[in-house]
Order: sequence, then structure tokens, then C-alpha cells
Amino acid sequence: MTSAPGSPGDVLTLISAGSATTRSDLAKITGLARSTISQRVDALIESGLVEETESGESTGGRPPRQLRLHTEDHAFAGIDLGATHCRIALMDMSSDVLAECEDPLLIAEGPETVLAHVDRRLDELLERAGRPRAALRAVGMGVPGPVEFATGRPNNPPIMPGWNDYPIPEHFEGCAVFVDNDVNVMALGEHRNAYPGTRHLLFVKIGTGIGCGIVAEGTLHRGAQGSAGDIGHIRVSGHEDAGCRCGNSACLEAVAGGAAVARRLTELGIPAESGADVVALVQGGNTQALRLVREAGRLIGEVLASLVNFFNPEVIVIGGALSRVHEHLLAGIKETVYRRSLPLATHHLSIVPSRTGINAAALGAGILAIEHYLSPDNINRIVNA
Amino acid sequence: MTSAPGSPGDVLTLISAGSATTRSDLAKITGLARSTISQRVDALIESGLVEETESGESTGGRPPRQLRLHTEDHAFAGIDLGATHCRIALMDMSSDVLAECEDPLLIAEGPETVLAHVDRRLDELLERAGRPRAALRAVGMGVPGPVEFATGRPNNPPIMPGWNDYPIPEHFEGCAVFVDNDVNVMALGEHRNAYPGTRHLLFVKIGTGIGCGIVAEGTLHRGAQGSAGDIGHIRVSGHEDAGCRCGNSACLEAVAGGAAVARRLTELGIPAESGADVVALVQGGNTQALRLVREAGRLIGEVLASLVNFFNPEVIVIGGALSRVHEHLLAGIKETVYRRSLPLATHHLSIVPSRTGINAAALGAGILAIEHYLSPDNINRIVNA
DNA sequence: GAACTTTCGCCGAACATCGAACAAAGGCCA
DNA sequence: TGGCCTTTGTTCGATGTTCGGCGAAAGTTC
Repeated sequence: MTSAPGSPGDVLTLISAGSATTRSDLAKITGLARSTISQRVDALIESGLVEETESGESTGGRPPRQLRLHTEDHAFAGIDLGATHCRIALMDMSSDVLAECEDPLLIAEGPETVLAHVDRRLDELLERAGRPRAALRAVGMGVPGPVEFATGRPNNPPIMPGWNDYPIPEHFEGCAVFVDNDVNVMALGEHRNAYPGTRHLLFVKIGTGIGCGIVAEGTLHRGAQGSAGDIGHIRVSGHEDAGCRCGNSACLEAVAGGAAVARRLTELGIPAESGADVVALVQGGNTQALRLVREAGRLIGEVLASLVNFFNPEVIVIGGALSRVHEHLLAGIKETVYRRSLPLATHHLSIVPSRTGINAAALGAGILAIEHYLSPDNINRIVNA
Repeated sequence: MTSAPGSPGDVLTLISAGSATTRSDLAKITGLARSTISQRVDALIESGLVEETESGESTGGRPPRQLRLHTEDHAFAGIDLGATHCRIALMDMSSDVLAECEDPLLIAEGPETVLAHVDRRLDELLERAGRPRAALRAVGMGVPGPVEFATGRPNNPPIMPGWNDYPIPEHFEGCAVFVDNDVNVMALGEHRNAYPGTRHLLFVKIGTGIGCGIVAEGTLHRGAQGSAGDIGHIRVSGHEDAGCRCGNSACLEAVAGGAAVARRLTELGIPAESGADVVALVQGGNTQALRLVREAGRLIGEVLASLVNFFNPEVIVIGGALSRVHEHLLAGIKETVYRRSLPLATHHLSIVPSRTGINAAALGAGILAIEHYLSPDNINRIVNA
């Protein structure tokens, strides 16, 4: 059972979403009496969740006192663990970034080493932001592999040796921890940051591998086993010769991922090892690299065309390392999607590059944590305590 | 804002779902005081929504009075309009079928003719069930084409001439009307009837065309334009020569739909016009037909393998005309899905024939109507009136 | 048939919400 | 400058809702 409508948690949600900034607004929106709203707001202020600011503009009578989240006593961390990097964003309740950092870090070194590093950086960030460790209320984390979201344990992740079934949340004491696949948190970050009004969105990450985060009805769709969005191993036609590390052939990732494009360039006598090299070549004007990236776009577009027919999203966001040359990638993708998908599904469909960029994962992970903390049920618990 | 927890609507939901059959159960589940529950139940009985039955079994003390939906004064209709048929199920609040009928009916005759026919049949069914027209509270309808669900208007349906943008709900006065794509209501019917505990389910209808209804988090996913699940025009590899009525080539429907299989049989010198002919041939033991159906299964399986990776459902249900020979179809589908999808996604995946059968659409349409009528908000409105 | 168990209605107490009245704080205008 | 209007915010008694204890009802167990 959820809480009653108009509970402190609901009131905070309205303030947090910016739907209401004054007691009067709240009364109008919720339909509750002004006196009741005042009582709710008092409780929220008492709990340190909301604060009053200077009076606002008068509309002919007494000017209303503005309300906003009291962000000073709280902190949240969004942690983006990649195969070879670690990014952390320390955020406040309004999803504003207080401090951030980025390091090279091999996830293959295992959970103890990696999480110890995270811990040190987290302390540094808290100090830079001038907040005590106790201010840290919740932590979100994105990792490059499948996760059982309910328990925060990686589920046979192929590129995270030593992490299988490791109980990540237990490492952080005294605060709620949410671990999810990196593409899911990127999708969440992009959605909340750039397309908050959109109901159905796909975030496609094109790097060494290819993955997809799914936002349906405004919330992440993780699927039955938490493996939804694993589109890198969908078969594309006409590439039966391309073997994939998963054991099958003709996987999207094996023909259009950053590593695959690099390999094909190398075969053409243009040395490239990774997606980053490919990006550098394209930016340097190499026509072969440009051609292959566009061709990769077409192959990705073929898969996305299927998904557009199936899922009918409003927006598809293209992110990941290769999206830094998104003009060429997007050209190939759009060309194929608009040719192969049904008109009804593509009529209002936007296919766009990520606006949130390199920080989408860390931000999304932080937002995952913040949204849990600000959920009406959790707020009601805090206020009643 | 939704209603408070433990409202009459919530109480009815628990009774309706079978989660609670006595006042004591309700008190335990909701956490409300027994006296409060009694008051709620009284209000529901007063409104004619709930009734008491004979006392139940004693567990050592006073036996509880059993509660159940008072189904006698209400009726709901589920209408399944196909290209060439019309099935109607008259149902009560418990989703039990009171009366049903089935006629050949060409949807191409246009909305006035078709809806007039529906009206006549509806009156007959109501009379057979001994309920007045006023007992009809809500109507659900599935139609063979895309629909804007919010308004109940068909959206450029290819095989429903004259229906484009026709305001179907206006035809039924005095009761709520919900119009949806036929595959969506079939998915709903199958889910509620056979897999109520499942969170993510796909219902694949294989008839002349191929479509898919999507149940995500227990509710229908319709997509941004209501065109989600239109998988019939997803491209399959290796069939570039197969032209499709949509203008593209190599569409799944153009190579694995009932009409396509029939055409290929005809080319082999075995005359067949429709999916029904194909079914008859297979049931008659024709090995060519059997081979082609299995091959069609493999092609469908190729597409489903992609969707399993993307959506990660718990159950895929195969329905539609061709599923009457489901052993052969399923063999082809499973073979491909289990080969091409990721182990994590297929580990707990079931691929099964429809258990609800020919009536899935009419039942699902009725359930669509009933669930709206029994939604807590609607019940609270009724009780407070 | 006495003791026990469970259900259920009744009723006063506790609690939450409401709305009226009033105070506060500004604008508007003579 | 001062009076009046508008809007905001608080206080407080009235109202309505929910709770929990008590006793009656209706069975089982011994």
C-alpha cells in the first residue's frame, strides 16, 4: 500500500519537480486546505528537507514565501564504473553536481581494489564539497555488465572478473545503494536531464560494445532477468562471417561496435585498436574510417528499425564513445530506420545525439539514488521518524 | 492524485483479485482496523458491488462471512472484430462469460454496418443472459489495426476501409468504451487468464499477418503512437526477394505469415489460399506444408530472438490461426530463439502456445473494460455517489 | 455445557483535516 | 501618508475519519 495522497512525501515531490514553489501553489494543486499544506510544509522544514527563501513577487497581495529543497545537509553519489575508468559525481538533492572526478581504473582488478578506490575518491569529493560523510544519503552505481537490481549483485558479467554475485551494496554502510547496468543509468540520466516529458525513450550506447537502456512510461525497463536492452548480440543480415565473442556470428556488436570497426580499418591497412582510434581517424578526415562509421550506422539502424516497430519510442538517443562522431553515425542510422520502420512509428520519432554526454552515466546513477531518496514513501518515513 | 490507501476501491480490488474473501483478511492485508474495514465493506455492499455469501469454514472460532463481487447487476462486453469475423463475449464483473456469439462479418463494410450488427448481437446476448441493457457498464473492443487508445479512433488502419479516425466510442451511449488493437487485447486476455503473476509477457499472433502484444510490468505497452508490437514488418535476413504489401521487402510477415506460407505452397504445386488452408494441409500430414511451417517458425524465431535480447520477457505466447499447428511452429521458433538469444535472457524464458485460444481477443477486450470499471478511482467515484 | 477461539458491531477516544477568522505584508490610489 | 484591497500564512474550534477496546455472536474443543 502506498501513502495517502497529499502526504508530506507527495508535497515534497511537487516542490522537487518544480510544480509548486509556494504554499498556495501546493494548496491549489493538491486540493488540500491551506492550513493542512502549511502543516505539511512545516514538517518538511522541521525534517530539514525543505527551506524557505526570500519572499517572491507579489501579485497584488502579500507576497508568498518561496519554498525549495534544502540541499545543504544532503549528498548523493553517482558512480560510473567502466571497463577502464571510474567517474564519480557528488550531487545534492536537486541533482546539481557539487564535485566530480574521473580516473583511469581497471574494473578487472576486482571489487575490493575498485571499491576501495571509489571510497577514497568519495571522501575527497565530500571534503571538496564541504560535507561530512554522514551527509551521504544514497549511492547509485552503473557497472558494465548485467546486475540483479534488487540485490545489487552482478550477474555473470563478461568483462568484470571477480565481481560475479559480489554484494556491492554491503560495501557502503549506512546509506542506500542502487546498482544497475551502465546503459540503464545513462538512459535514466539522459531522460531526466534532456527529455523529462518523454514517456518512451531508448538510449543506445555505441562503444566497444553496443547496449541499450529502455525508458518505458518514464521508468527503466529492466526485464525479467535484468538483461533487457542487450542489443549487442542481435543478428544483422549479411555478415555471417563475423564471429562474436559470445559464440554466435553476425552479432551487431561484432560488425558495428567500436572494436569491430577498428579491426576492419586495420585490415584495410589503417592501424586502429579501439573505438577511440576510430574517432580520432574520423576527426582527422580519414575517408575510409568515415565510410566504415557510416556503414556501422546503417547496421545499427537496421536493428533499431526493428526495435522502433516493436517498442514505438518517442526518442532514440545515441551515446557512447563512437557518438563523438555522431554526424556520420546518425546519418547511417537515420537512413536505415526511416526506410525500414513503419510511418506511424517514425512520424514523431526523433533520433538524436546524447545531450548529456560523457557524464550521463554518473549523473544517471546519482539520479537513481536521489529519486529513491525523494520517493514519497521514503520521505514519509523520514518525516514521521 | 490517486485515492488514499485502503479506500473502498482498494478494498474491492483485493476482493476482486481473490486476495481476500473475508473482513478479517482485508484487515490483515491493509493494516486498517477491523472496524474501518467493516465500514468500507458496508459501503461496497450498499453500492451493490459486493455481497455476502454463506459463512465459510471456521478455523476454531466464529466462521467468517465470505465476501465476493456482486456480479448480478453488471455486465460487460468484449468485442473482437477481425477482418472477416465478429466475436462477442458478455461477461460479468468476475470475468466469467455469461454468453457469447460468433459471426462472419466483413469489417470492410464500414463502421455503421458493422457497429449496427454488433448492437443487435449485444442486445441478443443481454437477453440471453437475462440482463437489461442498463446493466452494461463498459465495453472493450479489439480491432485489426492501429488505434489511438485515448480517443478510440482507428489510426490509418490498412485493412479497415472507412474506419479511419471514426469515433467508435460515440456509438455506444451511456457506457465507457475502450478500443485497442486486437493483438493488444489478446495479450491482455492471455496474461490475465493464464499468466497473471508474470510481469513481462509477449503475445505473438501469427495469422495472415504477424503482430505482437506487449505486457510490461503487468500492463499493456502501447508505445508513443500506439503502434508498438508491429513486428510483422521487421526485416529478416536472406529474403530480399520477398516483397511486402508495406512497400519494403523481406518483412517477417511477407515470408512467414499465413498468406506467405500459402503462396509458397501454391508455388510448389500444392494449392493453398490462406493460413487456414495451410493448417488443414499440415493437419492432413502434408510434409511440404509441415516443412514450410517449421521454416516459418525459424524466421519468426529469428525476430523473437532479437526481441528477447531487447525486452527480456518471462513468457512468449504464440497465438493466432497458425498456432493451431503449434508443435511445428514452436519447434522452429524455439530452435532459433534458444540459439540466438543470450543465456541470461533465455534461462527462465518459456515459449508456449496460447492457452486461451480463439476467445483470447474477446475475453481480453472484456477484461480491458472490466479492469477500468473496477479500478480503485472509478469504484471510489461510484461508492461516493 | 464450560472454556476457548474467531468474527463482527458498537462506541468513545485519538487523530487528521477543514474552514472561518484573524494577522501579516505588500500594492494601489486618493 | 494613510486607508483600502488583495493575497499569504497562522490559529483554533468544528467536523469527520480511523482506531482500538469491549461485548455479543457463533462456532469448535474437551
